[in-house]
Amino acid sequence: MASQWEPLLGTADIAEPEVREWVFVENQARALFSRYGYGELRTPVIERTDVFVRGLGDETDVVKKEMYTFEDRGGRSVTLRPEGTAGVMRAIANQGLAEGEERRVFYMGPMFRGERPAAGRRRQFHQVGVEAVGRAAPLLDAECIAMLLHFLEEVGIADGELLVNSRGTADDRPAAAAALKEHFTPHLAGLCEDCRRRFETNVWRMLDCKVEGCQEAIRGAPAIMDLLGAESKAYFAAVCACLDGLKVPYRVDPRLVRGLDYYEHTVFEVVHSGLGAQNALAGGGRYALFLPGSDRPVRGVGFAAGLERLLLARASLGQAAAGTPGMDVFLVSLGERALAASQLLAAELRHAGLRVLAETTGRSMKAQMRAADRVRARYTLIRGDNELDGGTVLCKAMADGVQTPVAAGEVAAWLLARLMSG
RNA sequence: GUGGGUGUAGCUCAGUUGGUUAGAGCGUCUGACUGUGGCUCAGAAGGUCGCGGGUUCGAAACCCGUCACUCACCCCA
Repeated sequence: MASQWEPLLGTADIAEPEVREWVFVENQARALFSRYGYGELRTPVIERTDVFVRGLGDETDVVKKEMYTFEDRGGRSVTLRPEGTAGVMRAIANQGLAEGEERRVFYMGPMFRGERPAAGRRRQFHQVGVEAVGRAAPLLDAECIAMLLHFLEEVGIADGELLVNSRGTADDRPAAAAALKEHFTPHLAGLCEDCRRRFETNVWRMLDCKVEGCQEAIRGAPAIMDLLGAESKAYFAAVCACLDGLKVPYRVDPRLVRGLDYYEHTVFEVVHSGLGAQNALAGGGRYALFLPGSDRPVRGVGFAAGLERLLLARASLGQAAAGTPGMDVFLVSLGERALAASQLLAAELRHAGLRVLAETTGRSMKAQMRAADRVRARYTLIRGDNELDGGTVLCKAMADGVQTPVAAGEVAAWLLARLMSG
């Protein structure tokens, strides 16, 4: 339906009953991450632009062509966050982190990227992510990965495939990049336009190209692992050993290259078959991130999972959305007096903890009964002049149609006794 | 940014080679002896056929443009 009230391209309204799926996944995330010692951190969705430019790398696709960047009223360049890590690091740096101190945080919320939307990809999308900042150890990387899989399990996705690889350190990269360039140079003429561009801007990415004609050159390329220094190789081997120790199944994908510059050492991704073309469910890795005005990187390990994609995966597995729960009680009122009196009774019942809907417009009894049925009320309380004069309320159990007159003062207790017992 | 698909009622969609007052299902509302839901039956409301132009005696349908949505590429979550 194309109406002028459609939300902006790539954004969406999330309403009942779908929103229950969101809340479910968010709650699972909160509960699970806290079991691993992570606390929630909420950072602004908007930051100074250089937080991201410096953090993600100015040659990355995200920074070059996908950010929602504009000037605020003071002429400062600001950006809607395209990912969560940079802002989280900024916040942690702002709070101060002692040498050797470890900080574990998780976050969830909207991110913004100005791309063409497709299945599982929106301009405003949502991520839940974690960051363990301040220490570097293979065991920590492995635990982080294991937690991601644990989380996926908790939300009903047990069949994702884990891919891992290493990007080495900043020290390894110049030599490795040179080796890659050397390999690709003779093939350049036969490669796609994008690859020729990547040759200049980001050789690593060429390994990731899906164009048919480029595959042969890519297959012949040296594996990243072979280009890394001894220290990096050892680190990666240790991470793999830890994963083995944790009995986490994984596949080493020598071509896994993630899109942001801040990664070093371990990178990983979980892919899922139920997502269409955008098959990455979650991704992350170890990173060294630079903040504006600082030459010392903040190091950590973390991941982000796409909420929309988690929900797609759940849907593909037939994980049913929890239905909207019905009301406990619907108050049917016949006549002005009853209408007024029922508002008071409704308030009393709600204070008692019940889910209550009361007639407000005085329709026919049939219409009100239909309304009660539509909201799946378990009890309908009927009051007209007869009941008001007698000081009672007619309580009807909708399941079997049995009607019981109850003294007005005892209705709440009467209902509670029945509703609580199930 | 580049390609493909689709825009008809609140929702999901029909609409035959252009031909009278544009339909169905679901939903909503009303009614079927006085104050009783679901099932059934009867009825009602609800549509600038995305928008603009063109062809034609006549356009929801054909042509052009435009906008929107959607899928895919790129890249990523």
